[in-house]
Amino acid sequence: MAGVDALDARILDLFAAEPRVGVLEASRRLGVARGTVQARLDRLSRDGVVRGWGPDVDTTEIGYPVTAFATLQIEQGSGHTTVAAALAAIPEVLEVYTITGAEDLWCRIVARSNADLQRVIDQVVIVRGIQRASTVIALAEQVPHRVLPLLHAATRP
Amino acid sequence: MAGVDALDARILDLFAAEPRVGVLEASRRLGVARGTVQARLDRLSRDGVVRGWGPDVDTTEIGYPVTAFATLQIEQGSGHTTVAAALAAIPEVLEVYTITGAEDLWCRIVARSNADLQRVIDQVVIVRGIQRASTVIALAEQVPHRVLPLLHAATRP
DNA sequence: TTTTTCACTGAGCACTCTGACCAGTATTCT
DNA sequence: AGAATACTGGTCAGAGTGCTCAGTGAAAAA
Repeated sequence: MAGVDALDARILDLFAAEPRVGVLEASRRLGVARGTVQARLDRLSRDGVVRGWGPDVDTTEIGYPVTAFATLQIEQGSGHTTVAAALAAIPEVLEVYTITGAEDLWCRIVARSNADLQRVIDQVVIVRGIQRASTVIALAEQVPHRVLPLLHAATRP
Repeated sequence: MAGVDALDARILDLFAAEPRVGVLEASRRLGVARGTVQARLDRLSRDGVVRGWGPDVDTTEIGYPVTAFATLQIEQGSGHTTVAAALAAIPEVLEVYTITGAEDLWCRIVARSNADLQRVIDQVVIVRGIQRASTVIALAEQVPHRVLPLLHAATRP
């Protein structure tokens, strides 16, 4: 596990808020040398703390305003991995985890509409090895996905 | 709702894979003029298709290897928004949605360990208005969060 | 305590990219 | 047919990047 300090957190805050700033401008704003920011960013990427800088695409804006969470039970004997691989082939499936509890898999899916959600769920349940699916629809995003507050909490003094 | 075409998808693919490429290099790789890439990126940001270019921070690497999903029931009369605001104050709560079904809220939480998860859950259930919490632990990330396959599917010809 | 190691600073360098233009052309919409 | 839009390929000055270096301070190892 790699540690992060307050400066790392401030650097990531800044780049999250204004991705276009550039290393030089960032160093000015943070009051440190350019090489420091550069070295920190390199280290954060190398250590895997930062997985990437990909664009955050809003699924609503590309025509998929409906989000739903599905929990799946799979047949004993069917491997989790096999089922998950089949789910990965469905583009509307954005995320899959194996979980504890009565259900085996959890996944996040999106759809063009509630009616379209039925089509997506059909695609999911048709996967070999899936026994039962239970779906709830996300009505409103109360707290959008975020990591930065945690990052500050993780900062060790 | 904004439309995206195949070129938009290819641009975002490229920037997701290699965030450091820059507009000029991207235009070379994609075989289009620089101004085109620039204009597309501007439009995607302006239309809200791309919410940001923030760093994807790996929670495991900053000391929070345990992910869990909690569904909450809240008391009748307690507003969803009030409860969600209180949850937002807990840094380990990464995401909150209101949902259909027997439960009212869904949230993603992380913790330093299974023992630490108890601490986080305690922080959650102590929130005024929460009646009951049900938690499952994510064992393995079968399909990591992704949007790009969907983006290609959303491309209209 | 002394030595070593490491991160940060501030500076300099050649090189490249950016953002902003422009006119000309192709495509689509009205 | 005319208008609006998007793309091309070009220029320009200014700014940022990647890289290197020597010097400083602080913390860890000897």
